[in-house]
Amino acid sequence: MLVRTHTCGQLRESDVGATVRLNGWVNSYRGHGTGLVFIDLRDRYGLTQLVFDGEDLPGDVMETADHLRNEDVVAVEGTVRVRTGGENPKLPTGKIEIEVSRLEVLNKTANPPFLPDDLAKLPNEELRLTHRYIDLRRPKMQKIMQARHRLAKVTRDYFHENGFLEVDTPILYKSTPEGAREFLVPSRNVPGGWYALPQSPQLFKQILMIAGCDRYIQLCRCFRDEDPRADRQAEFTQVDLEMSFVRREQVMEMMEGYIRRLWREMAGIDIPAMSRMTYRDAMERFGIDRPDTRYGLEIADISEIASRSEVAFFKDALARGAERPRFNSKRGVVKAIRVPGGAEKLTRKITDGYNEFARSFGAGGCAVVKVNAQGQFETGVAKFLEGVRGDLTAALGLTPGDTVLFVADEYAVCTKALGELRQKVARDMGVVPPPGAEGGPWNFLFVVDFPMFERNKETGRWVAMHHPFTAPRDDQAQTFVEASVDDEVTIESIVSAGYDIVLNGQEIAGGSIRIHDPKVQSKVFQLLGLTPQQAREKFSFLLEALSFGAPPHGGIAFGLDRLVMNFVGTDNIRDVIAFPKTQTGADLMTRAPSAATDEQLREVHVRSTWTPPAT
RNA sequence: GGGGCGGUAGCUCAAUUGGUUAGAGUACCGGACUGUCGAUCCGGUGGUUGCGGGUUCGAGUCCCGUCCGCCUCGCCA
Repeated sequence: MLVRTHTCGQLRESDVGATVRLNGWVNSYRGHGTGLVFIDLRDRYGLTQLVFDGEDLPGDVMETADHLRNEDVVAVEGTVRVRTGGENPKLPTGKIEIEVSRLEVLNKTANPPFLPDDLAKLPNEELRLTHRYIDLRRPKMQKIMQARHRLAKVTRDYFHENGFLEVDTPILYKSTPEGAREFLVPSRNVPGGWYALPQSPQLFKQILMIAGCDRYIQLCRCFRDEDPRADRQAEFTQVDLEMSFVRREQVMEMMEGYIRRLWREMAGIDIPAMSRMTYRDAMERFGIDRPDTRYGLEIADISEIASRSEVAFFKDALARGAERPRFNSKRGVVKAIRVPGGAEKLTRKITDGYNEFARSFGAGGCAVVKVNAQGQFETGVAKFLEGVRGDLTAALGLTPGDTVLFVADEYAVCTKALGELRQKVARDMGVVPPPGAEGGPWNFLFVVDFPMFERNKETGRWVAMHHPFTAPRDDQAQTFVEASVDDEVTIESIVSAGYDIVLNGQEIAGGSIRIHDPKVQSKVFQLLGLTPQQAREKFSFLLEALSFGAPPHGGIAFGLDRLVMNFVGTDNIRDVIAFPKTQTGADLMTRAPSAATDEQLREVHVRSTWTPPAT
């Protein structure tokens, strides 16, 4: 084989006269029969034009060249020369071409199901995934893989420079079925025993701290057997890290440094100092724990004013859970969003849609009022608000042409519905800036002071909002330890030492200071409804480790895939994963998952209960 | 588990209210062509309309079921 001396993106005018060899894929054929043939040869690095000239080459070579087709793999030898037919300004190699003297066809392709062409309309994703090796040849996909590589490298560089140690943790791991559904792996050596794939290396990294590792980093694969979304895969990658002898300030500083470094090196952007917001503030103003602060449209609590209106369903909502404390999830509230200029842009059809949209989140609906040129309310519930029009106008800062959206319901439902609605309205109003990669703002935010616990909607039991190893905030620890497990109001008020990093309304990282006191850890388990026996059965290794000299520690994990998505400007997580899975967890290329043989199952002591459906 | 959208030539799409032999571009094959650069021109092959039922004189089109993909609610400590 004619082994390459250069890549297809390398040669320039300065190389003119050199004899070179190139290897690559035929990207396009432009032929004039056996007289003259042009080929653009492609590899990961670029395109170079090859010329086959019938006056210099033997007939059989010209014959072969004339039959080259897209995606054939070839090797050529030839001389670099200035293009005699004019340069191609679209290509970095556009001033030169290779006058081919020898041609070797390394692999003649079958007719490909599609071409790796970024200019053409993409075939449907099913086909791209089935023939992923062709899709990945596309320059765009090559760029994405390169970006992902660079991001991993910058990450390792930064944490290396800051004294972090990269340590691998097990993939075959103990099942601790509290959070996400786990993937299970049967043991052959221990009949009836099962491993689980880790949802995250959480406990291992804490134990590494107890082991004196001090600073740990890992780019690790995590597995959660839950239904995927556009930005979620069952198998994904985290930038996982942990630090000893820190309070949350130190972790947050280290993270801000990392983010700054990433954006500098990946996008050439210096990001401003990251702001902070409490969880309560985020929920009150934005209705979500990961607020998109690139636009306003903030949510206002108008419960007091609503109580003086004539709107029946406002009053009904407010009557619910009225005896409960403020911010309690079951207490009725009325909240509103002022949409400046909405009267014109948000048509009746659109606002009717909002009503449906609010319902889909469990709310009774969404009331809509428009402010006319005289400052009067129109449509829907307008006449029932007449008595409080002045107060509402003042409280919300209403001006003519505004639309106001109201939701009345229990706190949790109302907040959720308006939080989601706010984002939908922002898109409809066109106030969401373009993705940051194209010049829009990068709004980073630390969200802090999350509640430690919340009630599970179905079981009514306490569950950890972050995870059961999250410590209470320093000033809350004493209250927490002393609180009775039945003291609902106190338990609900305990704030954790957790922190999320939010970018343009997207959670890109989450972490916390961990519990390093076995007594506090036991208390959390107790509150979560684990008996001491159950806690020991599941987490004895952790409780034991915590009792043998555990340093205060904390950490965080970033979703690596989502970070990459931001830099390459895609909203499809499958684009940034070389071999992703479909919504049913299938790998369309390898056809996984597939059946196991009876022999395989016997060996791991498993019998399947599944039977094929009757046809 | 629920809701929505989609599946027609290798690919991207079209096909009127249910009505003739399901079309176009592209890819592929053959031919012409000595400076193209998304080459051009001429000709040709290519179809179980995802699959299975049903309604009808007649189904790509309507109905039922099912499979696959995407979006989404639930879920994701």
